[in-house]
Amino acid sequence: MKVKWTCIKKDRRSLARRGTLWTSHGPVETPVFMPVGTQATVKSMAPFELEEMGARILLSNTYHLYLRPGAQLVDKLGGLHGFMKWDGPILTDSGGFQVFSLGPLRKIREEGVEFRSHIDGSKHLFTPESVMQTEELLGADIAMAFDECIPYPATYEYTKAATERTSRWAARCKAAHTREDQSLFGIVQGGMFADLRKLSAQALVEMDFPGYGIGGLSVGEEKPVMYEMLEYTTPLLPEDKPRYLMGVGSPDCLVEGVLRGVDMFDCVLPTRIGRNGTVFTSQGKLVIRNAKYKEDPRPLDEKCGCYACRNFSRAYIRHLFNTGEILGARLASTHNLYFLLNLMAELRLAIQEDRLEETAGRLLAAWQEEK
RNA sequence: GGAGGGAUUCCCGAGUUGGCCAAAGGGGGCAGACUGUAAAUCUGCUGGCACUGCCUUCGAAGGUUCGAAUCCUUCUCCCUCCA
Repeated sequence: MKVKWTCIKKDRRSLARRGTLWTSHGPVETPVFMPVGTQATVKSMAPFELEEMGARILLSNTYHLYLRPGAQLVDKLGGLHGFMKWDGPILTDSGGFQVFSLGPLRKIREEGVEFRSHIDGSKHLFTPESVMQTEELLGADIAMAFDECIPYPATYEYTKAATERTSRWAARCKAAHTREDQSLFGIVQGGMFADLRKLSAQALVEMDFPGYGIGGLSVGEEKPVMYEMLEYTTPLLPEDKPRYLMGVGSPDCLVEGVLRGVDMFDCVLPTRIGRNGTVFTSQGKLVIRNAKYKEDPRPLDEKCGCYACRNFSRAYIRHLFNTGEILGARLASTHNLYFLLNLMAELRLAIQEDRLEETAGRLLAAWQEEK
């Protein structure tokens, strides 16, 4: 079946909405945060741990899985669900972000994008059609259209050309996509130009996708710019379709995104900074490697109920990082994921109970002065 | 007892035709970054200070020299080989 999003409640004072995303692998309460498992694994986390911490839907990546182990193999071993043993819903990104992040390793043409593998330098051509084929083999519940994540800063001319190309690619993706049990989301681009965002949104809405990604944000622009683009873009999208802000996941951005009508988020931040020794807390960021935690018996966050916080001291986790022990990365990732998942749960409840403003304000307070 | 080699900044370890050496590099330590993952990664700092300069430092003491981690003398300690 195609995914379907139903609204439970709309916030009166903001664009925020509480809803449910129905998928053939179960319902997902929104707004939701999706942990990122680029290579069919959320780095260092086992599926049962993700489930236990409250993760409901995961993201994986077409480009990376295409290179290794190959989509045919994943398909043969039961698709992504069977391969990585995750029974909940999965979303695959198209490789559009790699068009951006792989920079010099790729050439963009109208036909598609020529990549040089970051692994062995071999050449590969990604077209909207080939990406659809790959994503269908991977078999996620939601497949993202092949787009170009535009770098920042970019000129108006470049942004316009790239955005229009992404729209043409979206149409090609839609035409090429055949799998009935998978939903294809289009992706709004437009850089930091309001009129281009509008052009992009209109073009995509016309194609009628079951959901829409908002891409090309959080690529280096100031946060107020991103928020401005966001609150301009979401009202241009259909009320009854889910909106997915791609690649965003710092606690403050999640709150601001929800307030602007975003239903889905994904981000590598919790797992990446976790592996690198930084954790989110109700008081802001905390770099657990720092000397001041050497003898600290407290948990990472005294208000947190995650496995790491229920069982271990800052002193111990710092020790794990300082000795390079893998468990440190695992505990910090566990905590950070739980923290964001819990944050989203709080926001969902707040929308439902009509007190989003207060909750958002409280959650934001810890992060305001951070950046 | 005899012959030889060596002691360098927190650690290991370059540097000994005297100036370009507060002294390579690595480790450790300290701090920072990270937002659809080329990331268990990357960056900066790591003698002191009133810091575009000055002061103290290369086992210890003394000496040569305009100038010494680098040359000379004595001493202390370590290692190897022969007895």
